[in-house]
This record gives sequence, C-alpha cells and structure tokens, in this order.
Amino acid sequence: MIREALPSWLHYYEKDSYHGENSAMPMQDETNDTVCPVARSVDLVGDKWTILIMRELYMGATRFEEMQIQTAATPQMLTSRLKALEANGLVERRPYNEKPLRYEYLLTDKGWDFYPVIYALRAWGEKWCKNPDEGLAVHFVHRACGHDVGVASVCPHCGDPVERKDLEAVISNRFLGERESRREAFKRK
Amino acid sequence: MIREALPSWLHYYEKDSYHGENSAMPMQDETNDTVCPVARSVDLVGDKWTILIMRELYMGATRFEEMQIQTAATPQMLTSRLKALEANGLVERRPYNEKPLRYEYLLTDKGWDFYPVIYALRAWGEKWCKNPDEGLAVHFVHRACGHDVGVASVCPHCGDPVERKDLEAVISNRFLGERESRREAFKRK
DNA sequence: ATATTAACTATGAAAATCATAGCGTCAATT
DNA sequence: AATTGACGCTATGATTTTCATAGTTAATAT
Repeated sequence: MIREALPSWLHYYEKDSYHGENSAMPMQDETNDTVCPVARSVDLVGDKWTILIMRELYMGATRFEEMQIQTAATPQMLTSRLKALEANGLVERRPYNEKPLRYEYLLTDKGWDFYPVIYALRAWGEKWCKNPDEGLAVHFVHRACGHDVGVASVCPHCGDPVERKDLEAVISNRFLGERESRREAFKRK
Repeated sequence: MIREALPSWLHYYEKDSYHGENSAMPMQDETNDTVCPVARSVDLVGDKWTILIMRELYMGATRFEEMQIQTAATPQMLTSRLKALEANGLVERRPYNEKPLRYEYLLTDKGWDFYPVIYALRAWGEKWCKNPDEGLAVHFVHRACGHDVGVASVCPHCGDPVERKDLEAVISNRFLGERESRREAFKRK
C-alpha cells in the first residue's frame, strides 16, 4: 500500500505533458486556476523542504544522504520532494553507480534558473535575521573583478548584474564547521 | 482550549526579544541552529500561505477578507500566518475602524524588503510555468524611463537596477478578471 | 426587527509529517 | 563464511497540521 507523501497542493506534473518554455506547465486543468506566476511557482516549490533541498543542490550536494544530513529532512520528505522536483523538471536523477545501483540528483537548466529566488532569500536573511556579531555565511566574489558582491544582485564594484555562474562562493568557517558537525552527528547516530 | 494553528517549524518571535538590523532575530536558542540565511528566512516565511499573503500585500490588499478571497486560504490559515508575520515584524496590524473594531495589515520596512523574493518567484514562474499564448500577468514599467522591464531586475532600457518603488504595475485584464470573479464567487457563497 | 458587512473563532474529519526502525544490494574486513 | 559498513531508500504508528463547514460578534443599513 502506497502512502501519498506529497501534500496535494504541491503539484507534480509528468514530464512532457505540458507546454511552456521547457515543457513543464499545467494546461487547462483545474489546478491551473490562476495566471499568477507567483502562485504557479509556489505550487511547485512553495514548501520548506523543497527550498532547503534546492539550497543544498546549489551548495554542491548531489547525494541523498548529504541532503538528508544538511536539511534534517526525514528520508520520506526527501524522497517525495525530490520526486516532485524531478517530475517538475528542476532536477534530474541519474545513476552514478551500477552495483549497487545508486543515484545522484542534478540541477537542470530550469533548476539553475531558480537560483535568484534562493539568492533573494539569502539576501533577506542576511539583512534581517542576523545577530550583530555574525558575518556572512557565504561570501560571493565576482570572478570578473575579484570583488565581494555582498548581498547585492549587481556587483557594487563593476556595476554588472551578477549571476551565480559569475560568482565564486567562499563558505565561512562557521558555516563549514556547522555542516561538518552535522555529518559527524549523523554518522554517530 | 487554544488550538495551535502555526506549524511548529514556522517560527514566531516576539517583538523586541531579539537582535538584528531591526530587532527580529533569534538569539542563542535551540531554533537558531544554523547560520544559513536561507534556512533562517525559510523559518519565517517558508510556506505557501505566507508567500501568497505577501503577494497580496504587494498587490495592494490590506484587508483580511480580500486576502482570504485572493489566496483561497481558510480564515485560520490567514489568521495564523498574519499573526506570525506580525510577530516577526514583516507586517503591522492597525485598526482602520473603531466601531466596530476592524483591522488592516500593512507592510513594514522589513516586509517591503522581502519583495525581491516574490519578484524572483514571479520571474521564474513567468519563464517556466506559462502556456505559449499567455502574456505577463503583471507588467512593470520603469517610471524613470517609461519602459517595460519585463522580468528583469535591471531595466533593459536604462540599465539601472530596479526596485519595486521605481516600478508602475499594470495588471493584465486576464489577471484582473480572475481576481474580480473570485470576489464575486465569494459574495455568492 | 432583519439583513449585511467584515474580522475573525469553533469543531470534527482528513491529510501530512515526524520519529524510529528496517530493507536490499554490494564491497570490504574479520 | 560471516560480519560490518555504505547508502538510497521504505514501513509504520503516533502526532501535528490542515481542510471544510459553520458560527460569532458588533455595528450599521433597511
């Protein structure tokens, strides 16, 4: 007996059954009851676990276990969200090992394109959810000019709008340490 | 008997009990177990209803009923999320009428500052969740130069990074119609 | 008196999530 | 040969959250 693990509002569209720039959009069905792009996005990614998983993917994690460790999601949450992300075309699942069969998860173009949302969440969190003594969790350096862009979306030094691919991420020691200790705690369990 | 309506992971910080740029940040308690700004943001706004409510506030809605109509949230969801948004300093509740006592909800600076997240969700939705025949749900026109910025965060005409306050929103007829018919359906109920 | 407006509250049923444990396949170690 | 460890998951019952539907309250308008 299969237990449905996905919340019903978090839509899940089979590949190639929809139109849109990259074929992953609801057609005229009842779920598509709004033209609001925010509501449509939220229908695909509007929950905590999905957002944290996307963050991990941008952090470079590709494996189930690492995502489980860093997001603290239960395996069910992870499975259901990854399935939805795959069905919705943000993520691709691919075997990296044949025996035993093991999979990794990779961002698609559509998934990479979602990055500005995470970047904006980061900027807001860095500005409004911080103790005075804390530095940035991750520094982004504009490769073209070598300057730290802070939390801006336009390089404060050369004025160009920056995309993730133009930036070098430098993870703070505190954040690195935190991530490492989660790994250790998981192994000790 | 009070029934807790907020999911336990959606944090709720009493005013002035925390530090941060505008006093709304967890201190050293157990919930603040990460320096990741994305995780911290998600702890305050990482759910569907909160995002839709924020969207409505940016659309200009200030009233409980209008938000209920446009988000399709039940009154409980709305109440709990608005309380959290207020406690977390993104929204202010203010009486607009004394007898009977009626409240409206207004964005604070912290709430306005969240706009880039919604804008990024919009851009992604407009690019990836759209049928070919659909135009933009909302056009944003750069007041300074009179040009439509499309989905960009930098005006394609004058090259300036744009903020919400620099933009004139022009809601499409389709979106307007949809919103009006939700209102009618609600009244008929 | 009755209806209407608008911001909510109440309650039981349904759904989603959590906590904890376990499975299956393989390779390496004892 | 048996055990241990990796690692991507699945199973299950208890708990928490949400949904659907209805109702309350205070005041004005009819």
